[in-house]
Amino acid sequence: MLNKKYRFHSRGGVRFVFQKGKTVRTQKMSLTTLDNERGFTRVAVVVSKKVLKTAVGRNRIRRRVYEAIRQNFEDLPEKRDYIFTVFTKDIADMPYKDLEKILGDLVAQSRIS
RNA sequence: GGAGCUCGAAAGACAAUCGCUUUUUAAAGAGGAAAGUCCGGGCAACACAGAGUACGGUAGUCGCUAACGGCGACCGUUCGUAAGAAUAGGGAAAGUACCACAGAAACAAAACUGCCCUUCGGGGUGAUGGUGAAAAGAGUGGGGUAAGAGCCCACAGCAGGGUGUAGCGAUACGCUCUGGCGGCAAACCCUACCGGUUGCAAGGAGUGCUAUUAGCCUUGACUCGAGGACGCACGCUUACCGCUCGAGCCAUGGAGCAAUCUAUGGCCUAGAUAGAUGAUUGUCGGCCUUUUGGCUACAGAACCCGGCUUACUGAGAGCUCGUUAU
RNA sequence: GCGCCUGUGGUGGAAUUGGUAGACACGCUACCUUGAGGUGGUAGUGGCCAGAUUAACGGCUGUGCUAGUUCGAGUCUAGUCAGGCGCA
Repeated sequence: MLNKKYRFHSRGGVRFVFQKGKTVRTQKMSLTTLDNERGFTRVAVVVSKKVLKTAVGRNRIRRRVYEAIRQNFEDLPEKRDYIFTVFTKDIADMPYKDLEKILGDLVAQSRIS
């Protein structure tokens, strides 16, 4: 689990990023990014109730994604806000390497665009 | 060996690496349902809450409990061969409403039809009518009569009054009198009992203004009573307190059929705030499969408890009824 | 966390105090009309029994699901499932 300092979640903040930020997407997840003025990277993960009904399953997805981000935290460009939105419940059961690959691709795409 | 009923422990284990939250820096860190939010309380604010009406809820008895619509024991009823299971189970003799279609008639007593008598005017009868969920709403048999009928008799059903025995009681088993007898109260209603409102998004903490008049408020019905700076504006509103020691947990003993209560000793056992309690790998368990291998339930605390209900894996224990063999 | 509402054929949407469920509209199917299609007209249309069949008659079932009350439940009661809404 990522340190609390590097997560963000407030209603206004998430909305601000969604409105102003740039989005790249794949079939399973999307990534919205925006530069911030805080001097460090912040990350949020969004899992809708429509993806998976049980709180246990959503928690598992959220934790796996946060863990994958933590493992590769150094790869993220600095001073930006990131929101990862999950679309499918496959994330809960897919191999860890595949999850890392999806996230890597997303970050690479957002860097290009 | 088969079919079934009841109870029910536990909720995979260990290791390595990398992390998260609280923090006394050394520890601790999701559940039996944390869920649904269906009830009940604590706690908080307004009178630690008052009176009456309205409105709502509950409904066998006795107990348990902080309280309950919960639980336990017992009684009645229904289902089951049984073990057992279910049970909104007060009142229809206070009143009102309703009972479609069919049927002569549907709630109150007669008309129609039938039967009997007849002086042909009428009178007697209410057991004929086959419809319906329900029809003299007292059944069966006999007597009786012009024809018939609880009109009379015997046996029997329910209800009400009185009464005896057993039981704290619901009730059970009797005796006696009455001759009262459709259903429906999960229709209105009556009776008894219970219920103030809002909820941790409660509430507390800051600054300024108004001042015992008026006004407003005491919340979401109305009236009364009693009282209050309660009022208004700004600020706070991702921060702090509330926030976890509690009707707490464990062990042993005692009381009780039990729910439960109690004595002694020990223990401190999540407190996050978009939300920590995790991720990955390996080994061993359990189940399935010829093997490779696959599967390993339901499900995530958000102020805290007591229940109920629903979801779901299930070691094991006790019991019942058939079958076969001895 | 607290409070509230709604579930009826393929779709929208009716059903007065409990009494034959599916009015009405759309859609769909078949036939007629057309060279062909559209439009228009006529008839039918919840599901199952139902298979090789125009399928009648008939039976069973059916108002999200499971029970209960009642002679009788879409309607009343309880539980449950699903969907939706409000309060910052």
